[in-house]
Amino acid sequence: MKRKITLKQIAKELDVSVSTVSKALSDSKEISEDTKQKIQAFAKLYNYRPNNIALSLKNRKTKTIGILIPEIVHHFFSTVIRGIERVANRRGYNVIVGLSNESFTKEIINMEMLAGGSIDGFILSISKETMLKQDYHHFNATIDQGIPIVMFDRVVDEVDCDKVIVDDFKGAVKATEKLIVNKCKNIALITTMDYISVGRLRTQGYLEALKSNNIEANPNLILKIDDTLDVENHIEVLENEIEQFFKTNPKIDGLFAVNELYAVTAMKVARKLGLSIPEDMQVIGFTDGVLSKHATPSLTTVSQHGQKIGEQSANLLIDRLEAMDYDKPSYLANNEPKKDFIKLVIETEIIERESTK
Amino acid sequence: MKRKITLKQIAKELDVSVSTVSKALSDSKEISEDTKQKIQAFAKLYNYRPNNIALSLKNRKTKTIGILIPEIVHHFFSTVIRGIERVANRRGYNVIVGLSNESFTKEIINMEMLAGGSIDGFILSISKETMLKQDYHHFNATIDQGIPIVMFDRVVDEVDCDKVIVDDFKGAVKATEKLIVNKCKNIALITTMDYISVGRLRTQGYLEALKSNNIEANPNLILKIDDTLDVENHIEVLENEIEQFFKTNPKIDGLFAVNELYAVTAMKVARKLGLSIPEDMQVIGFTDGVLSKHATPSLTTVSQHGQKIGEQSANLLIDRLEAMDYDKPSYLANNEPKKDFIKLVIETEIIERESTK
DNA sequence: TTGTATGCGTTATCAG
DNA sequence: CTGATAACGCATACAA
Repeated sequence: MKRKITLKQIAKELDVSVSTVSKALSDSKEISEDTKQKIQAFAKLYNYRPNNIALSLKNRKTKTIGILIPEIVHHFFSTVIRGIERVANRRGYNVIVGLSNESFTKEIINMEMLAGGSIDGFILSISKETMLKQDYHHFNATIDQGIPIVMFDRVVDEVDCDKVIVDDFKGAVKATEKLIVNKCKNIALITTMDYISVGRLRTQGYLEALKSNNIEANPNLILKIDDTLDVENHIEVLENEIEQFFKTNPKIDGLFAVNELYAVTAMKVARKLGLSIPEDMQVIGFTDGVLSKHATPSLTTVSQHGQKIGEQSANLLIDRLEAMDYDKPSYLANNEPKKDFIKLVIETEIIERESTK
Repeated sequence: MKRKITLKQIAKELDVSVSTVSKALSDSKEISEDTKQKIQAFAKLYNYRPNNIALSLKNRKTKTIGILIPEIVHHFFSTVIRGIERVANRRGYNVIVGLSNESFTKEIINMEMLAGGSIDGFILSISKETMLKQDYHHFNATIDQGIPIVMFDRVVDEVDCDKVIVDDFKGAVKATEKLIVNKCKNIALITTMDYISVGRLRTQGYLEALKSNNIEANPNLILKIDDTLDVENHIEVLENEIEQFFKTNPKIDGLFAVNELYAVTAMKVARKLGLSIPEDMQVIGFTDGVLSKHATPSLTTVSQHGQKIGEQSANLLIDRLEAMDYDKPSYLANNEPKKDFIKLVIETEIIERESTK
C-alpha cells in the first residue's frame, strides 16, 4: 500500500526544497517554468493531494460545518441536511453530522467533540431533553469560544445566534382556518407537550385561528401527546390515545395535527371507527413528508420547506464565518462577531391533497 | 469573544513550559502534585480542550469515519447512518457524511475531499451513475492510499474491500414463496433496471422462487422501472406505468415490489382500479420503512435491518482501522492491510402486515 | 521534577 | 529563482 505522498517526499525525490515544491504546486511565479513543470508532473503522477488537516491547523479553519440534530431517521431533518449540504458544498465547505438522539448529554458530548477543532461552526436543532431542562450553557460556551451557531426549527431565545425558523404559528393558523372555511364545526387538535417550542407555537396558532373566527376553543378537543416515552410501542399507545379521544368527542369533523405521524395515525383510527375522510372528518397535518404524500387518502399538510431551511441556515453560517475572516489584514479584519443576529422566518405553504374537501 | 485556549497560553500564563502543561494535563507522574494541581485547576477554569486537528496531524489519525451515500432523504440510508453513528460513537469515532446525490462526479469530489486527511476510512454505498458507468477507479485509488473502505448494500466485486450486504436474493425468494404459499397464481414483479445490483438480485430471487416451485415465469408479469428520470413528476409516471401494467395483466393476484415506494404506489393504483387488498391482490414490498408501516392497508415487507447493516459496517471498518494501528512497536505493527476481505450478509426478515392474507 | 527539541504537513516570510 | 526557517497545537524522547 502506498502511503499518501507529502511535499517532503516529493522534495526529496526531486532533490529540491519543500518550499520550492509548495510554491511550484501553487503555481507561484517565483519558480521557473522548468522546475514547475517537473514538480507538477511528478505530483500528478503520484496523485499528490494536500493534507487538509495540516491546512486546518495552519489556517485555523477547517472548512467544515457541524450539524447537530436530534434524530436522523426523520424526513424533515434529512431534508434540512440535504439543503445544508447543497450550499455548503457549493461554497467549499464540508459537513459533519452529529446525532443527539434527543438526549441532553449526548448533545453536549457531540458538541464538545466537534468544537474541539473539527468544525468552524454549528447548525443545530435542540434536543427535546435540552428543551425540557432549559439548560443552554453549552451553546453559549461554544459561542464564547468563537464558534458561531445557527439554530433551526427548535430554537430558543436564551441563546444569541442566528436562527432559521418555520412560521409555525402562521402555518397553524392557515391550517385551522382552512378547516373553518371548509365548514368544520368541531375542530380538534392533536399536539405535543408544551415544552417543544414548535408544538407550542402550532397550538397557539390553532387557538388564534379559532379566536379570530369567533369560535370558542374547547379544551376537550385538544389532545396533548407525551412523546418522551420510548419508541418501541409508541404507535400502539398513540393509536389508543387517539381512539379514546375520538370516542369521547364524536362530534369532531375537522382535525389539525402538529406532525404527519399524528395526522396519518389519526386517519387510520378514524377509518377504523367507521369514519370516512374527508366526508366525515377533514384532516390537515404539519410537515410535508413521505407519509403525507402516500397516505390513503393522501394528506393535506402544511409544508415546512426543510431543504430551504437547510440552505438558508448554511448561508447564514457561512456568511458569518467569512465575515470574521482572519486572513484579512488586521486593519480590515472584523474579528468580533456581529451582534445583530438574524432570525429568518421561512413561510409555510399548504399542500392540498385528498384529506380535505 | 475568548479564543480557544491552548497549551502554550496556559504555559505562558503559569510561567512553565508547554511540555509541563501537557504532562500535567495527562496526569503524568513526572510532574509534582503541586504543579499538576495548579495547572489542572487553571485549565479547568479556562475550559481547556485539546485541539483535535493538532492531534490528528500528530497521530496521523482523525478518529472520524466518512460516510458516503447517494441520498439522505431516504429511510433506509438514514437508518444505516444511525447504526454507524451508534457504534462509531461508542468506539470513540466521529462520523462525517457526504452525499453523492447518485452522481458519479459528486461521489468522486466528495471522496477526494474527505480522503484528504479528514477521515480514517469510508463506509459507502455506490451511486447509481457509478454503477451504470462501472467505473470504480476512485474506490481503488482511495484504498491504495491506505484508506480502507467498507461498502454496504450497493456493492461491487471489482473493489477489494469489506462488504455488508442484505441477502437480497434470499429475501426475494422468501417474499415470492410467501405469495405462492398464499395461493397466488399470477405473481407479478415490479423492479428496477438491472444495473442496480440489488434490483437484479431481487429479480433473480423472484425467478428462482418461481422455478423451484415449478411455476413458469411469465415475462409479461415483470415490470422494470427506469428510475434514472428526474424526480419531479416521478410519481405520476410511476402510477401510469403501473396502471398500464395492471390493465394489460388483469389476472395478477400477487405482487412483489423491490422497494416500498413501488409497493405502496401499486396498492394505490390497484385500489383505484377497484381491486381490494389483500383479497384480490396480495402485495409484498422490500425495505421496511415508514411508508410500509403506515400505508393502508399496512404493507407486508422484507425488512433489511438497516441499523444492523450500519452497525456491522462500522465495526468492520473500525476493526480494520485498529488492526493497522501505527502505535504498536514496529516489530508488532501490521501496516499492510489484511487481504482477506469480509463479506457480511445480513439476513432479511418478513414483517407480516395487512397486505397479505 | 521540569524543560528543550523534534516532528506531524503546510505555507509565508525572508535571506540568499 | 530557490531554500531555510518559523509557526499552527500537541505529545514525547531526551537532556538538565
